[in-house]
Amino acid sequence: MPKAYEPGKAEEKWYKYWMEKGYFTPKIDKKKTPFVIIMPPPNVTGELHLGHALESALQDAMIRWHRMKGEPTLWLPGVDHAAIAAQVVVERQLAKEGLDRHKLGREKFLERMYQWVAKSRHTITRQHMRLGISCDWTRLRFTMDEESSRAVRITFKRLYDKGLIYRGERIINWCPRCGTALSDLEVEHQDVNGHLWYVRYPVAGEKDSYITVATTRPETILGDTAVAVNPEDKRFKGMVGKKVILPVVNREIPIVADEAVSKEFGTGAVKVTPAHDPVDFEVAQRQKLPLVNILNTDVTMNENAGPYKGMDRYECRKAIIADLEKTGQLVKTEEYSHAVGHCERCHTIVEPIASRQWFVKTEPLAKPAIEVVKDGRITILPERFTKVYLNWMENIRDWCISRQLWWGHRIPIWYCADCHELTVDVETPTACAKCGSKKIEQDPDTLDTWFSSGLWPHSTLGWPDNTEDLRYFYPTTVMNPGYEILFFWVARMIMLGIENTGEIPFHTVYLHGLIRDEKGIKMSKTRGNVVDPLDLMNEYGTDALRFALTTGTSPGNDSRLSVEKMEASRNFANKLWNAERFVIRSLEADSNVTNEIKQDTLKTEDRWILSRLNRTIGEITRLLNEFQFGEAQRQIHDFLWGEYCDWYIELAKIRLQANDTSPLPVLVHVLEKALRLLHPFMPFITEELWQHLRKYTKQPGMESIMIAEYPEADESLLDTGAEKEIETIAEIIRSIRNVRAQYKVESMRWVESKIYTEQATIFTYDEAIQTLARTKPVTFLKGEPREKAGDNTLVIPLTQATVVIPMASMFDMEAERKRIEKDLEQTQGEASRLEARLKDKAFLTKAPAAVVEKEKNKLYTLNEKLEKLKQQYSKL
RNA sequence: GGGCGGUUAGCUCAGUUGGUUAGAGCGCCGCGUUGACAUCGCGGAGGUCAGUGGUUCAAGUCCUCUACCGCCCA
Repeated sequence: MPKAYEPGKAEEKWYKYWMEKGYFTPKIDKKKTPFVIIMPPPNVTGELHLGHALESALQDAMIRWHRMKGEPTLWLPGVDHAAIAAQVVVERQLAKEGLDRHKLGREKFLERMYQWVAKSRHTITRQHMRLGISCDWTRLRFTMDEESSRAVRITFKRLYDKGLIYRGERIINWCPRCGTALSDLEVEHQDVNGHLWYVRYPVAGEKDSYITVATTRPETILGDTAVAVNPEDKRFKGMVGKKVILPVVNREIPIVADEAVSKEFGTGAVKVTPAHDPVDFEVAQRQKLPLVNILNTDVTMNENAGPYKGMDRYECRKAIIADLEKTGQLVKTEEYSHAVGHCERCHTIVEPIASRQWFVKTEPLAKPAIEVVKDGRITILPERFTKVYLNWMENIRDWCISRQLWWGHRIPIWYCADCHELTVDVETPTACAKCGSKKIEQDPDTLDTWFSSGLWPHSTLGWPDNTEDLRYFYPTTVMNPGYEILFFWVARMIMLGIENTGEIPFHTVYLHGLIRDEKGIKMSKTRGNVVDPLDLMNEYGTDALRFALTTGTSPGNDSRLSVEKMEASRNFANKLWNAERFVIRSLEADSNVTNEIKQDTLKTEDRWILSRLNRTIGEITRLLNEFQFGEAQRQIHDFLWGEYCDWYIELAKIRLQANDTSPLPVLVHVLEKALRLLHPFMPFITEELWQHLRKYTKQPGMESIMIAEYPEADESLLDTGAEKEIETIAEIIRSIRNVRAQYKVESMRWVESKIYTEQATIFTYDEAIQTLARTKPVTFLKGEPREKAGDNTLVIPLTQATVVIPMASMFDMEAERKRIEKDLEQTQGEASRLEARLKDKAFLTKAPAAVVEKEKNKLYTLNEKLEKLKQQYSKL
């Protein structure tokens, strides 16, 4: 074996081997309950990022663990068509060619999309494979493949027929850059420093009578259809019912009273722009006010904007302010910070616009989705997210599902040019369902991507067909997305899963956090702080990356990734490698070793490590069952490094050097089991080491660690007595090492020690204590020490023993005394010279301040050293 | 405005039914290279667990209030 672990080769070799063996594809066994995870499908546009790596590491750990437990285990991978993101990519390509989608036409454009997708959808799959993940690639699905599309259309029709999908004029969020409507969830609110403009509207027919309103978007004055005040507001008593004249366009609009108006905001009177504000829209509904839309879809002003027609929204804002100033209607301007909606994808400021769109009526779907979480049929982990989920669900708003995009599932609705009725169908109709006219045309819009992802757990398993997969693997076991898509995705999967199948889509939602950079900042391309997982895998190894991402973190919390963490994980892999190198080298002394252990020949340290191993296995099992993977890995790490390597191997060496091969079966047994314990988290190195080990031991059985049995704790091997004994020995050794370091004993020097203890079994460890603490001669005595501290003797009380060390054995007392005397003399001399200089007025006045300061510090250090030397001297 | 989370060693974080002396990695200091590993070993320093009040035999852990930081929703 080479001196250090080389990840690259092992990774390629074993992944190929696993794939060839078909381990990733489960065998359906009706007698067993399967373990199923549907992978959150990465975007087809995507390159693998650390979020995928984290998610994959967690899911693969769960999957490998359950597979090793002998359960039929399905992990189904997929790719999402990512409507806006993907369309943007291809549109950019077109732009380079001087084209756009409209010039190309829908059909040709979609051809280009599919061409691009055919290439790019494999990128992320290949990258995913580098992570060593054991998902069933034979079941790989795409949200735009035929089966998924059929599921989408059937779902749409069913919801439509039930009256849960409707078309309506509502305020939607319009992204002018993407040219589409967005759902509320796709809008990010950010605080923006803007202004609050106070504008005076003259009351119609009354001279010198005004009402002043405050607005952050003065251009929307053009779309005002009323001024509203709170009905309780005494300041405006008598105003309600009157009319005001809208500035600039000189339209008469009423003053109305509505409870939605806050008395505190601005002047207490607000302008009502129902076509461009969600709250105003509702006011208008209640007050029966008309809607005036002032914007084109490219957010330039339309014909309703009168003289401003054709201007961009912000140009218009400037122009209006200037005009209001001229007419004296701008009363004042205040600095004002307020939340403004931005497109989640492109960060352009979205514009609320009243528009006709398709919506899903969510309340009836939310009801059962609330129930299943409340009654515990679905568990959300970490638990705190349950409240977040319920809070959102209980206040859910209708879901705008139509998008003015071409890439996506086209809405399966056809409009008849003759009877103006519409036809909704799963299969593409050739004639109007109502009048039979052939003059029908499909709705140009597509569906929100999340509409198809919402069906993912059942559509991937074959729904709407009653397939064997659907019967056996549904409901699935665990869903493991990031918490940021709890509403976007998880909530919708629960609603649509129950709606379509009558069953929950999964039993447990296990949410993970975000991977941030080493400063704790969210990674993003624009910030340029993105770390490419492929680079990390190349540099440190895949196992190291997986281990670094998931160890010592707690569920649902964000974590940071740093070079230091990567190094620590790589070092752990290398440590294991070398531990096995030692074990295998030792095996060469005895060619007949198995990992079978014979209880009756075991020494205490053997029983100790076996006890610790089984205690660890028990702990790990508990932690895995509670989804505490971070803590589980930490414990395996600590066991292997801190107990197996640091103590058991060191103790075993003593026997091996005396040609006693009895520790070999234990060395092998513990290592082999620990490798299996670790395998779900570091699949490659554990396979590599496990296969190596197999060659040297005579054990029959499995051909790969990934299908070997996951260790179960053997309580009969727990041995409190052995644990206590080895703990005492370790304590003795540590105390002597401690003293040696404290007194700077030369490393090769043997010190003498006496060990007082009531535990007679400790006496048999003279060899170990001698070697590991470098102490000789060592005498074991019963009872309490006769020596007292001082007397040139150190007395170290421990919990189960007392260690006594004569100072004289630690160094040559006479030589040490002389050495210190000489040092004292030199140091004293130097200090005196310095003191003299620092009293010299010439020096103090003429030398640069920095030099004086330096000399002062030097003297301080010297005095400290003197103090220490004197103390040491007095002890001798 | 409503809700959630965080505040533990110099740094990054664990600490899940409250239970000895609060842990890890990294960093720092000292020593160490003759057969597992310098991607290492041995030892060490470093903490009023944000503050406040309470419950308890016992609080980093449970409850109250406060401060600061972050996130989500409106």
